[in-house]
Amino acid sequence: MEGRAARPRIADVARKAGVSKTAVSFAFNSPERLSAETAARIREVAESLGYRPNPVARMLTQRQTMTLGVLTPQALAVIFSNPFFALFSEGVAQAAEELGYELHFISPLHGSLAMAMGRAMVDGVVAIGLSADHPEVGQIEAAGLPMVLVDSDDLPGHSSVVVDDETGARAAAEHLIGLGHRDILILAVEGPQAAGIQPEHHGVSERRLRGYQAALDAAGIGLGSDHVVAGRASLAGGVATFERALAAGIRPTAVLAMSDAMAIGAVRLARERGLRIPDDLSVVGFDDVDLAAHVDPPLTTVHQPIREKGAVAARLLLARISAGASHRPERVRLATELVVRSSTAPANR
Amino acid sequence: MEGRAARPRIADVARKAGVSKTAVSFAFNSPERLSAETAARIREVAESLGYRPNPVARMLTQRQTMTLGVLTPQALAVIFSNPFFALFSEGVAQAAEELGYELHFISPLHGSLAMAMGRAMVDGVVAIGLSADHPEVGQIEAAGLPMVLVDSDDLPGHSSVVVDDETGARAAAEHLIGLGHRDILILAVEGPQAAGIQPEHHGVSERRLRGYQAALDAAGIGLGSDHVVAGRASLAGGVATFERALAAGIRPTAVLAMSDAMAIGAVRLARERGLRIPDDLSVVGFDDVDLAAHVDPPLTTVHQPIREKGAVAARLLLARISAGASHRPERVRLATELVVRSSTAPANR
DNA sequence: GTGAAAGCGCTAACAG
DNA sequence: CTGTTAGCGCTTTCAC
Repeated sequence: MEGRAARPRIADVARKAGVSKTAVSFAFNSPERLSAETAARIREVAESLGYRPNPVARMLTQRQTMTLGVLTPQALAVIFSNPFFALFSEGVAQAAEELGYELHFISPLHGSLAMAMGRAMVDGVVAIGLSADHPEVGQIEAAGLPMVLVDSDDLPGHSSVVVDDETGARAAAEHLIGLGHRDILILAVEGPQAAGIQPEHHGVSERRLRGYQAALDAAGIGLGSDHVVAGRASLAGGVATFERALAAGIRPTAVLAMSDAMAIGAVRLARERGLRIPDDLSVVGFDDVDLAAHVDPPLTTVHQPIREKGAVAARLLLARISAGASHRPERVRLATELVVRSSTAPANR
Repeated sequence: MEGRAARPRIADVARKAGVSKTAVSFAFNSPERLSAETAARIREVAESLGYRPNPVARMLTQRQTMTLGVLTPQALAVIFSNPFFALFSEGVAQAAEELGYELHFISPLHGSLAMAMGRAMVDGVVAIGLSADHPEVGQIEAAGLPMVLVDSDDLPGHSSVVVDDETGARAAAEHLIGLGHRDILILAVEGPQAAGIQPEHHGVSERRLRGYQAALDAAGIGLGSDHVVAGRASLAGGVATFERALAAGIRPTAVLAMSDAMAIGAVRLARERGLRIPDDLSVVGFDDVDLAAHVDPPLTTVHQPIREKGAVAARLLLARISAGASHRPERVRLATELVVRSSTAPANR
């Protein structure tokens, strides 16, 4: 509730320095409007009092917070443990820093994203993992807060950045098909309603699935509905999901996972079951998280420029913030690319 | 600098609903003071206008921001790419979330931590990686902001949390000595002046070095000054630093690294040079980051409860914030523990 | 149950 | 170059 030692206010400094509040304000914000010595004296007094302008009061009058919001349906703690988010945030942070903006993560507070959003003191928001029809998106829009959507469908009036999921997924499937695989299992990511760890992959999942399908169709390979299983986009999720498929009697020669974490989980489980990777089972991931190159065996995966995605989103938002409502929304689409490493090999049956 | 569509203010809602501003405020904050129907109507009008109480104005009157600051001398982008920080932040986030607090990262703005600190709207600060005599620490103290120091020396009047670095380091060295190693190279972390990637390890480095030394001394093993080389606490830093030692003609049978990242770098370089791990060279890390267990070979390292460190720091801060100045500072010391995996083996010479 | 009025601490015209 | 004077948008006693 309370507790802070009474902080000196601008009036205290003014009194002790024998000047007006304005003078003190100038000493901090426009020193050139004061004589050098007056300014210096004021700052000294301020320092001796331990005065620092109250940032909240200051932004109230300036009407800008100099901070960007990163909106996600994830718990805060997840953001740091999930490599995808960490990388994305790194990109956002980098762009924000360049322009002197700070970052504020907006995630569900007491379970409510709307509540967190209401509290957030930000000049704009980068929303990731929210579909365009998510209620919070409407809330932000109604409030007139600048926003850019990442990995969502387009929303008129707002910039967005997406990645070419479909093409990447298609390349992954084609790679496997080219290696002679015909019995392929797809490890999909759960939609948001299932409280998956990465609900942002909702629309993303569909796009990736479409890519896989396209390649399979083109090769005349049918995909039984039991060959698409969904689970959490985590290592544990990969283990559990693959296990479910195995338990159902599926014995694919290759796995197409929608996230690297799931792919790594599948590799782990496969080995526990005595399968050799890639000899007995080929595995392809998605995202190309840092770890992907360092696991054993190095993972074949679809690279998406996660960090850049964050940076681009932040720049778009910053542009919108400083240009005002006149800013024309842009839709940026970033490319994906298949990276072939050592977790895939020709089918052996 | 402007751009937001004019946001509706409380007065607009009041006018349209035909009530006073107070009523609108009550509708949001103390609905029980209004008739149910009035409250409902007001909220409806508010919603139709897209009104959301200005959070800045609100905290100005309430004099609390409900957000915690995490102060570090690192660039924001580093926080997400550095597993140590990510883990620490995860801990802080978890504790903050429990009490409905948000997190705000305070890192150098335009190169100035002091400036960033001045802008920050927070109720208190968790400072990590700042020595107690760091200027910003004085600034925070003077401003009367609650603060808890992590990995620093004690500062009267403030809670702190540290880890038992010395004991952990000593255990690591003893492990190696027990395996018959007598020619040990220490990969230290650079102090802050050297702009290392983890300046927070400054005092930490000294403590760890003391631990290593103690074990060596006890075993009667001398440590040439050329057997302690410092570098950045990153994989690349590990490679570079170990390379320097090798170039200087050092040929240890074991390496004691002050961070897992450095240890992994050393492993990588050693292999490139044709050394087998652990047969030809034993390597011990420090921190026990998630990755440590998953690299090849799994890394023997000193575990420190990083996540818990963050959580404890946040709880201490939260306690201080709500108890006020009467709160008695606590010093928490967390244990470290040697985790033996597969990167160490008996010396073969 | 509802409203008037006084701030919260600071900034920024506008005079002098 | 310095001071006076209004607010910024909201909360919150204190009357009605």
